[in-house]
Amino acid sequence: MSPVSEFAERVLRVVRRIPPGKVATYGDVAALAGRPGAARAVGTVMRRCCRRDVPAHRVVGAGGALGGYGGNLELKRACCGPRGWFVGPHRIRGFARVRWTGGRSANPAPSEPPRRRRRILCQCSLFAALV
DNA sequence: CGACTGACGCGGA
DNA sequence: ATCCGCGCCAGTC
Repeated sequence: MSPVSEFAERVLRVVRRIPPGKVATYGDVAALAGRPGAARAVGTVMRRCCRRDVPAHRVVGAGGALGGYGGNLELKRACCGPRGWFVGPHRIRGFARVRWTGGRSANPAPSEPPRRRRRILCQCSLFAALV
């Protein structure tokens, strides 16, 4: 099963490495996955991915934009909203600060309030309580 | 194999 | 700041 291409797998692994309270852009993820410029392809992988260990909500657009999310923007905001880092009307607040570019664990994520998980409703909503 | 699609990125108007 | 178009790459038809 999982006829997942190596590229996709690499992307998933990268996204999994994004520390709580941090975000990475599609472009960065693509680069970290070894395919600079494949930001769009990353989006494709994300959309298709349904794994709970892949914090897709931490992947944002360039410059701190939220990104498409297939219209589930409010959902994404909810995922990141609670506290940790903040989401402005249409942009991640302090994007430069919470941006994660693959830094070798040199990013002390701002204390993240532990949250209980809820039932898995969909690939995205399940992160609503995880940040 | 070719064409279309899209959770993207960037420069220009 | 907003809108538009082109280029990008992998996935799907």
